[in-house]
Amino acid sequence: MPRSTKRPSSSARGARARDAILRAATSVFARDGYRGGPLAAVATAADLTQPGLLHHFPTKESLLLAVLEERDREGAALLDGTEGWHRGGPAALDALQGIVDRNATNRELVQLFTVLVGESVSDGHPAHRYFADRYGRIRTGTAEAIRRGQAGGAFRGDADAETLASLVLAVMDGLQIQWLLDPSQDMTDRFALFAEMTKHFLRPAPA
Amino acid sequence: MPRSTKRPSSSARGARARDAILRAATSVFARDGYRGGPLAAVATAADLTQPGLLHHFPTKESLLLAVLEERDREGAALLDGTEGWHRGGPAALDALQGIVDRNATNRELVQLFTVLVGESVSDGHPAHRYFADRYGRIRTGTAEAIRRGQAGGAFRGDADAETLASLVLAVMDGLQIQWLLDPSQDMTDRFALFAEMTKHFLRPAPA
DNA sequence: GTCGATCCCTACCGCCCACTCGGGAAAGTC
DNA sequence: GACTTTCCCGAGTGGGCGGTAGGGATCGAC
Repeated sequence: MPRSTKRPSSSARGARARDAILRAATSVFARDGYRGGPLAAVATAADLTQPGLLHHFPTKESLLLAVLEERDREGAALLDGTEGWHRGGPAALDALQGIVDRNATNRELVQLFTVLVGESVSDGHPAHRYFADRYGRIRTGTAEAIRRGQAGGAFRGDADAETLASLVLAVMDGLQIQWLLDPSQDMTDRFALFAEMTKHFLRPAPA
Repeated sequence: MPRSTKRPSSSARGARARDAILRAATSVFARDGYRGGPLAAVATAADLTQPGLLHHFPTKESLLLAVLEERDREGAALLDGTEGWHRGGPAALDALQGIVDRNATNRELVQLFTVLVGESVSDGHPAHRYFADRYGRIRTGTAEAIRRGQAGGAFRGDADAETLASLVLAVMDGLQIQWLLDPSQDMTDRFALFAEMTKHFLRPAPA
């Protein structure tokens, strides 16, 4: 008697299958979105039949959320692993530059989030809540990194950290869109200029 | 003998129907995207049956492109009508601020473009070429407005106008995403701060 | 009033999709 | 080696989709 929602997969084989499914779903959803990406395509890409897939993820929606949480967790760990992020201020901007540089080498991941966030803007979309929460979280985290810079004296204190944080996120998302549509539009250089502008703007007034 | 692709609709009645269809399609595609928005929903919203709609737009794809061109044409005319845009420099940023302010009162239009550009980053999407071209066009136009400011001496000349232009577009798109996901995230204030940052950064060095 | 073009409908087709059912192979447990 | 649990498949179901076929109403031109 499996306790309703306890262990979705215990055996090693099941874990391997789950992993293959998540990788396949990343690829399919990145290409065709959630609505446009058939479950069967995910299944065959994971060397499974479609009912076989549904054994691990009972609905398409549950698969979507699993993919998002998985890929998101990786990204968050990456930022959290840098030292500059915790220091805040200009160093945090450099840490974000590192994320941008890494994203520039991982088109699939970038496309996944861009495609899905586009769909999820509508109210009824299964990932709407998820993305709304995610942006709130990331924005708050970025604002705090900026405030750490202000508290440490590296940034001048009379700027609204929350507003600046949302600008940083906006630039990252917007550059991704342009890059995806035309890969010659380099994200790295452009974010670097924005970071420079921001540091310049936030330079503390000389005493 | 109608010359293949000459006049798709000549009578006043047909023009009125076409117009209703475009408005309905804007609404449906904004809510559910191109892939997720059924033709039948557009048709009923336009007081038509689905084959009735297909009389005016022979395929769903042709309807999509018609919607995009229509809505885009309006927006372009709006910018072109301002005097600051042609003057370039800081005045052009103010003109863009006007666009942002207007967008903040027209959620459906903003959502239409955000949802569709998300879908269209995939290679096979019917609007892929369209959006790639569109961003190229807009980016070039914005870069030229910046260069006019540099030529007039309002902006310092050693900054890369093309890079700055893509930052401006990125901020607009990114802020729209955050605003759509959470309407309390004001686009107007935030773009204003970015415009201020940009003007600050581009202030010509004192002689 | 006639005639041709435009407009739009009812009925239908073939396809794709997420999900279900029932059963059987495999793997872990004792 | 029996028994349970996990894993996965073949076959099917109901619904939704874009697009087609063919005919009837409407309307402008003359």
